Amino acid sequence: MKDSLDRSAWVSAGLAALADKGLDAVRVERLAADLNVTKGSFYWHFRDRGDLLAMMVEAWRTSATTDIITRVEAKASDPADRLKTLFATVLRADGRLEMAMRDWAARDAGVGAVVAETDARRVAYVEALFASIGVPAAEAGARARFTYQALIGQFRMGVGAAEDRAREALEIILPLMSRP
Amino acid sequence: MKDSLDRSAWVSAGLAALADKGLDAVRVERLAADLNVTKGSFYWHFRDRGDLLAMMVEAWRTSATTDIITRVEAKASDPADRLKTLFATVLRADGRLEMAMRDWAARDAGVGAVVAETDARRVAYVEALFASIGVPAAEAGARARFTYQALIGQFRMGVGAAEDRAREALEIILPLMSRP
DNA sequence: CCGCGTCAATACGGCAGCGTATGGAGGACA
DNA sequence: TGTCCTCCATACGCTGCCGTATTGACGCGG
Repeated sequence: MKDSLDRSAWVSAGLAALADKGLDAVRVERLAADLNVTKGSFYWHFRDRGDLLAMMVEAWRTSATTDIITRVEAKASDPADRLKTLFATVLRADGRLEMAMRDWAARDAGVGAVVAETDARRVAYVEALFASIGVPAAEAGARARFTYQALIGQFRMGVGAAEDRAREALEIILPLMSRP
Repeated sequence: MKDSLDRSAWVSAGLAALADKGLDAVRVERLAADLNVTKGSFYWHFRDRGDLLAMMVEAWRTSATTDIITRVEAKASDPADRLKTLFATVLRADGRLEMAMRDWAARDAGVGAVVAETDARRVAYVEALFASIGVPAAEAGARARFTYQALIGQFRMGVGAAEDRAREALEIILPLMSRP
């Protein structure tokens, strides 16, 4: 008997499949094969596929709300450095899970609400950073939202090498968005 | 006997299902039901589902490459007005098909190549507009790409009412991105 | 040793969806 | 009328996937 799995192993496997191939690839029997067990194990841990999906959303919510902000805060202390770190981190991240969640959110109102809440927190954080570096109050929100949209949008872009996009965003766009 | 369908009716139905519910919803029997026929008709017109999918990509490529540019060009004549029209048009568009194509592109290299080509043309158009209004050559490309990313990204955003986002982008962001 | 709880394997039946084969309907033309 | 072509309906068999039921394996404690 191998080491036994717990629920979190299944949730991780589900999120990996989601990120890699989309929601349609999150299949009970496929995940079981990925984990080298059979679906008996799955049904011991979960009522049905919907149960797993709900737990996946919750797991994503927990990590997504605080992950990027915590990392940026840990790495830099003044707002300008934090903005730079935020850009650098997002622009070099693998956005597949992020975008798979958004694809899912577009089709499921419950998931949509979770993503909206996450977006609101992140945008508020960016806005506060912009305000801290002297961007006028009348513009900080708009710039934060536009910036956030661009950072999300670049995960689904078919032009430009990722490294080039990161460099130009740091050298050209961030200074532009930061103007007082 | 009802009026007979041709291939394009099937392709349109496929694109509608894709936009509305994602690639997984593009199903032969479901499309047949949507069109009030049975799958016998489908298999007269197409070899298999893959045949339909390929034609859908081609149809999207044809329309996506020229659609937005043609509309903007028809509606406005000077570059500043064209930029404004571009923003206004995209920000008020239903981006579901656009994003469904991107979701698909993320998982299929062939589709990814089509989307990349489309993106390149659109970004080049935006860049040319920026250059025409006096944005420095060293910055026009970066600004065009970032702007394009943000316009794409806003289709998958969970914050802000669409109309508010459009207004603030037109009044605050476009002027900022247009600075010489 | 036995009982219990945790965890997992397997068999089963049902459904969605696919592609193939076959026959039907309608229209145009000789 | 018969033939041909275009288009479509239906039946069929197969596969993937789901959830349920049943049994087995293992570890722990009394």
